[in-house]
Amino acid sequence: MRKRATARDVAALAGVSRTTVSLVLNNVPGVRIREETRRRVLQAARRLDYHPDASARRLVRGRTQVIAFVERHLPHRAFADLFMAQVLRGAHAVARQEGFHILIEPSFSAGDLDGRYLRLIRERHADGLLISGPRFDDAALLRLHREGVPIVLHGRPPEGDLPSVDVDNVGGARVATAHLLSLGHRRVAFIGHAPPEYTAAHDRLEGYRQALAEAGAPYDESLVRFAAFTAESGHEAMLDLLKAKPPPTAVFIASDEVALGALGAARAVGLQVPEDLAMVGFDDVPLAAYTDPPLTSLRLPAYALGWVAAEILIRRIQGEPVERTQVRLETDLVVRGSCGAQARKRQPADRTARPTHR
Amino acid sequence: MRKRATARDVAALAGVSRTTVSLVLNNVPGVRIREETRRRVLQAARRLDYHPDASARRLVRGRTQVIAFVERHLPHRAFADLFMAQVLRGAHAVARQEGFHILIEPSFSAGDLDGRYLRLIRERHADGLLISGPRFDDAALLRLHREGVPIVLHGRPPEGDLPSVDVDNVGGARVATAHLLSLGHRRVAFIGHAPPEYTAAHDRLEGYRQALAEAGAPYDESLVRFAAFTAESGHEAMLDLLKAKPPPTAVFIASDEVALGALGAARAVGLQVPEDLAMVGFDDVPLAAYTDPPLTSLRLPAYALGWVAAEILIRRIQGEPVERTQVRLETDLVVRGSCGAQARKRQPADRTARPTHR
DNA sequence: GGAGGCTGCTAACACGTGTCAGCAAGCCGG
DNA sequence: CCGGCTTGCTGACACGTGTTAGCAGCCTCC
Repeated sequence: MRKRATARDVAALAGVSRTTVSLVLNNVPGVRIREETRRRVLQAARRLDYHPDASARRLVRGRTQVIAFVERHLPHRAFADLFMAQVLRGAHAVARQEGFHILIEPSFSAGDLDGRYLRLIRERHADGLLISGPRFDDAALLRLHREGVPIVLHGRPPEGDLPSVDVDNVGGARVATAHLLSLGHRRVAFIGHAPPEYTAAHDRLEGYRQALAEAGAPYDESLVRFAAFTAESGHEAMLDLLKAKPPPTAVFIASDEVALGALGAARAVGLQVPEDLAMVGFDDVPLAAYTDPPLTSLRLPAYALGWVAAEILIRRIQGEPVERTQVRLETDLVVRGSCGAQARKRQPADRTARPTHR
Repeated sequence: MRKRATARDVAALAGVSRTTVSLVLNNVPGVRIREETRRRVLQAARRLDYHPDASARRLVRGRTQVIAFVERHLPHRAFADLFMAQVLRGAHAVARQEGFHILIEPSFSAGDLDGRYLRLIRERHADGLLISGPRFDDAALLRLHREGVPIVLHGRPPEGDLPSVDVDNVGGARVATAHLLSLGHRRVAFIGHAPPEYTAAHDRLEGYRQALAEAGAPYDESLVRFAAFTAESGHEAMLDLLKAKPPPTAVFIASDEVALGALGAARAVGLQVPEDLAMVGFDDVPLAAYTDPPLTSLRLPAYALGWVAAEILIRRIQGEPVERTQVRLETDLVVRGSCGAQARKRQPADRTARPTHR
């Protein structure tokens, strides 16, 4: 294992100073180097297989060219992983283009949260933080932000003036509900994916109410339930909901995972979907295309969420002005069988639900 | 935004030399420091909120304490993302414990592959590579390995003496097939998840054959098909397979995603699962618990794969001897409805399929 | 009382790069 | 012929840390 070549070695081989090597290889603007010299340096660098040491560069530049992706993991949500992978991929696409790398920092327990990602910044492992996840607290974040550390939140509403990128929960829920109303349903129910204390759940309820209001339909509390993330909780919420007199003919469920349980519950009591009960979900998890009937749902722009968040973050790191720091991205309604808008089809399942990578 | 405190500042405040600060904070063994001095240094460090600069440390230590996770992404496999997230999490758990960070490097096109991860090492962004993915080629990897760069492959067979961690495909397929045979089936078919050129597909076929042999059942080529990763290809393979005379009464399908398509095909021709056709899948994707009937499948030890791979890699980085560098981990058969081993149950779906995090 | 050893600390170098001020040589204009 | 400008390059410093050799001061032992 040969020793690594340094700029000094390249300089010696090319017969120039180390400074010149640096100037040539970095293409420093405003510096004139004779073509002949430039050629010699480049050739020497290639012959020695020279690659500048990232650590030394970081040290002198004061910039790591790294952004940390802090994933605050929520238990019981396997599908969230998939979503996260796409967000990460979107973020990476931008990062790569701008010459940044991504360091990941999963964090499970709330306890060590502060310690870990704080050290990432304090010890200068990264230039900025991309923080993803559903928790609300964390004064430490706000403090960091005030200190001038570039931070972008993802997937939840901002605290104070923290930059953030999220899905338009209100708009998405409104579109979903309006879709059901447009199909002629009058008694459209709502099942939240989480208790209303969660902002996302709250916002989706709000969108549901707006759609009702716009259609001139009354808001009926007896048609509203809240689940707790899981399919089981959706199952129970659905059974409970069906006790309403008269029962709803359609339901908007604020998460596909919860919708799965609800679908099972409907089937269990002998209801046909969408004939007896139309359903629209939220998230468009990959399995939504495979349920029976395939689930109409709202697709989240996961890739774009990562993309936009990384873009804002990198702008901040580079000290460029950022016009909008609080972004809300639109969702797409993916119409499949469960809402009754299309004639019910057989397998193979509609595969359009699969996100494409650019 | 106050300037960062350096070791020099701490030294000044504590009234000692910078060397002493380093000695105290790193707890350098074999060096005696008076208790009083030590206390002063620690106090000064805390007061100034001092955190050593990672870049400077890396530079002088020649070690980055970073491992790069190179994810070679295969298109059309959304579920692979989920798997990857768990592998990553397992790897991170070990890395964290050993004081390492993880840099991710997704790679889509084959073209830039070499360039990207090679630079990670050449420019010393990372100390070692954790490479995941299904491609076979890449002489560059082997060359790196020979140069002494710590590398661990994951999820595919090794080339040469490259360390690798993978699932025991042969053993898993044998268990799955044996399960079907033990239920009394004699005509058990096989659908590969990929063409047999892929080692994983080849190995799973081998396990299938071993199980047949052990049960004294004949190997019949007319009962063997190969799909191409997707549910669609599984759909077609299944339809084709059902033309066999007499048709199989059970089928082992080497991937859940392919099995989804196959399940749809069986349903499309009016077959009842598991009554008319028993099925066992492979991978245990989260949605396997939600199909109708829920899919019996082989659970992959994703978390452990990441864990073990990272452990070997870090050992290598630290120059410690590694006993076994070619590890094969066992799979778990998760019995649900599609194999017919249990009485068919209604919703809610069996949720035991969800992997737990430690 | 001096040699030698121990204790507790420090000066100095090294890691590999970016960059700024500046220097020699050549050219141009008056 | 000489001052000043341009061209093309270099010397030296800085970034913040780890580490080794070594230096005072004190104690111990003969």
